[in-house]
Amino acid sequence: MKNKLEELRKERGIKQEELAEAMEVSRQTIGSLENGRYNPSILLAFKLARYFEMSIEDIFIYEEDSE
Amino acid sequence: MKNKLEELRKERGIKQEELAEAMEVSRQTIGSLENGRYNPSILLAFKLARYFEMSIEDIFIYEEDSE
DNA sequence: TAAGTATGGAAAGTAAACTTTACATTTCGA
DNA sequence: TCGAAATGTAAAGTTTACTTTCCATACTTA
Repeated sequence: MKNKLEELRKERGIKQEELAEAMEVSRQTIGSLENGRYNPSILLAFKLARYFEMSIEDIFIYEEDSE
Repeated sequence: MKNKLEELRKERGIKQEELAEAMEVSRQTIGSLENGRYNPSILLAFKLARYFEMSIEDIFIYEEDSE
């Protein structure tokens, strides 16, 4: 699964750490999502979508059989 | 987080086991989601959304601070 | 009533999301 | 070009999603 987190975050001009605080997760979690080390939980995906005022589907790109 | 899985599944007239097979998860996973014992991973949420031809947001209802 | 079918749910184990800590590397303004 | 700020990433531990196995219950239907 790919995502637009880094792009969206930079558009807003905020640091990983600031986004992490807003989402109530660690900075490392945001970094790991941006760099594709793992996928978010659905709860974190919802929070990110709400934060960026977009749908989950617009931020996270699901490709069949991607892990 | 609440969801409409049981309702959607019954509308289609399919069994938990059939939905489980289509999603490539166990029957117990579907039952656990329907009965709110835990939340799906984002990958499973995407698969379910694609299956029911709806958005994740229309199937899963996120309420602030719900675990 | 008896047997089969669908669902509920527990227990124990595995996998993946997430944390904290720690350190290295990149970036950038002064 | 120096130092601080931002980011990358790994290791070890916790939590939660998910599996397999198992048994109980409810609902048909013959």
